[in-house]
Order: sequence, then C-alpha cells, then structure tokens
Amino acid sequence: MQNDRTGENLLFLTDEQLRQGIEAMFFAYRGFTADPDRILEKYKYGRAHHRAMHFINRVPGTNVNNLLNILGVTKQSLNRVLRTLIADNLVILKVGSKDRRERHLYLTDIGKSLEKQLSTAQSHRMREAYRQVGPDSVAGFKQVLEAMMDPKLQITYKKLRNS
Amino acid sequence: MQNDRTGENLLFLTDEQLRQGIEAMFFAYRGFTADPDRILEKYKYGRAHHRAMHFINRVPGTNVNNLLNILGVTKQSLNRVLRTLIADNLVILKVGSKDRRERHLYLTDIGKSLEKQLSTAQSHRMREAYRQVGPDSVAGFKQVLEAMMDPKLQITYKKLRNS
DNA sequence: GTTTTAAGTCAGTCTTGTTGACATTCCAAT
DNA sequence: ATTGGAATGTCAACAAGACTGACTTAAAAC
Repeated sequence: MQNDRTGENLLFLTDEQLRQGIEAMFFAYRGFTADPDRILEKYKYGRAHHRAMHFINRVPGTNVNNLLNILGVTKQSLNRVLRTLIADNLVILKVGSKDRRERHLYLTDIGKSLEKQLSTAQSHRMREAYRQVGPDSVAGFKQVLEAMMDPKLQITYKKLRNS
Repeated sequence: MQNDRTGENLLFLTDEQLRQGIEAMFFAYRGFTADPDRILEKYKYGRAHHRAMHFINRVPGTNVNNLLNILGVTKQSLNRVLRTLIADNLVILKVGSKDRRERHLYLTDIGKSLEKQLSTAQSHRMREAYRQVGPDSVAGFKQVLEAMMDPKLQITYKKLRNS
C-alpha cells in the first residue's frame, strides 16, 4: 500500500478519494477559522481584520501593494479594514523613506497583542491536530496544500516561508 | 527524521511549522474555490449555491434540517439560495411521505449537470495535487484536516464518507 | 514637463451571512 | 380531540466584506 509507482496503484485518485478531500477541506476550514472568529467577535472585528493583522505581523513594514497581492482583495476592500485598524491604534502607517509614495505598515503594541491572541487560538487547534497525527502526516498535509495553490500564490507562500 | 516517538522529535510542532500550516490553509483554500467560482460567475451563482448543490447531490433526498447542519448556516440564508435553485429548476422539493412537514431535496437533471461541471473543475485541481505528491502525502493531508474539524463536523464528515 | 505609480477615497452594488418575528403544517402525547 | 412542540417557510432589516468605476493627490521616473 506504499507509493508503488511501478504497479501504479492509483486507488488514491478515485472520484471517492477526491470527493473526500473536497469535503475535508470544506469542513476543516470551518474549524480553522472558528476559534479566531470567536475572539474577533468580542472586538467587533472580522476575518478580514485578522488576515490583515496576520500578514502585517509576518512582514512588518510591508507596503500596501504587497499586502494586496498576498491577500488577493481590492484596495478598496483592504482600505476599509486598514482604516478601522489604524483608527483603533492597532496598526500604524509610516511614509517610505526611499519612496515617499509608499506607506509601510506596522502593528502597534496593542495590535501585536491582539494578533498574538488570535494566532495562539488558531495555532492551538493546529498543534493539537499535528500532535494527533504525527510528523509524516503533517508533511503530507503541507505538500498537498502547496500543490493546490495557484502558482502565483505558491511563490508568495514559499517567499514567506523563507523569510 | 521519522516518527521517533521515543526520542520525541517535536520539531514539527514549532511555531514556525504551525504558522506555515496556517498560511498554507489560507492560500490553498483560495485555490480550492477558484475554479468553481469562475464557472459559477457565468451562471450568476455563488459559492453558497455550489455548496448546497454539492451536498444535495451527495445525499439525495436529504431534508432541509439535515442540510442546515451540514452547511452550518441559518435556514434563512439557505432558504434564499434554495429558492433561486428551485426557481431555476436545478433543485426540486418533494414533500415527505412519512412526515409531510419535511421537504426532501433532489437535483434535477439540469442541476446534476451543473453540479457535475463544478465538481469536475474542483476535482481536477485536487487530482493534480494528489498526483504530484503521492498517496502517502494524501493520507496525511486528510488526517490533519480531519483532526482540525470540530467534533460534530468530524462525525458528519465520517458519516458522509461511509455512505 | 509629462507620464506612471502608490495610495486613498467616494459611491454604488452584490453575495452571503445574521436576528427577530410570525405563519403553516402536522406529528405525537396527553 | 386537543394541544404542545417540531419542521419548514417567509418577511424585513441589517452587516460584513467582497466587487467595479471614477477620481484625487503626491511623488517618482522618464
């Protein structure tokens, strides 16, 4: 039942297997977002705020364009979210020193603390899942996800990974 | 670097590994929905319609309550979607013969054909990913996803799997 | 000096989710 | 036979978060 490429055991490519993967993605994504969602609700924020904060934390000083590419939304949509985060003093803008058209984004201490709360909650579930299944399954999990990404996002993902 | 539970090699549980998993889920889900979304746009439907059709196809004759539990939305939200699908003759209701309060849901031939289009597109990407990484990674992928689900959804998922 | 780029803003629309209130139907238990 | 509660459907109002399109400002690039 191993990777017998010679005999070409392709049972893992049946419609049934594919359907299971599709449904697993659907149900798992609900679990994936459930814990942060509960926290966000208390602060009257949404998933969009979480995503923005996550990547501003990951790439401190990113400019708006870069963040737009990572998030895959329009600037109008991101702007609405950023405005509230800035108004609430979770994010600050700094005008670029080299190119003064650019605005660089940073989390404030308050922003960092909320981001930490959210990522802790989300990581907790992920850690528990990892622990249950062991390292080999985790490696497989990541490989399939990476292979499912659009090529452009795959590059973005890899860049983030090595930074 | 294998599953050495004795030496407890827990490198796969680092914050970095968890963060990678989180970002992989985020980016992969975009890919996961991208192809069906493009098709749906042509028919002026949304993801909600796709999800409803998917599970009506999976569990023909399901009643509304069961579908609500699977989808995890309110009846008002589902009802709006069902109304358009019924109006467009993609879905039909049949009054329950045993309990006539219940409405059983079925795809019409037109509904089946659109569902087929959508699932083919989605499966195509999944199949390509599976093929790239091989059966062992696919098994790991599913195990992690299953472990990430809320317990109630995990049961729903397993029931669907064995039906 | 003109063009392009980065960012922000205003206005309007759409999908998809939410609450709350209420009506209908009908099974099941008293 | 009546009644309580469950399953379903519907109306109205609202909100988040996505979209398009048009436009401004500022600064860099050519």
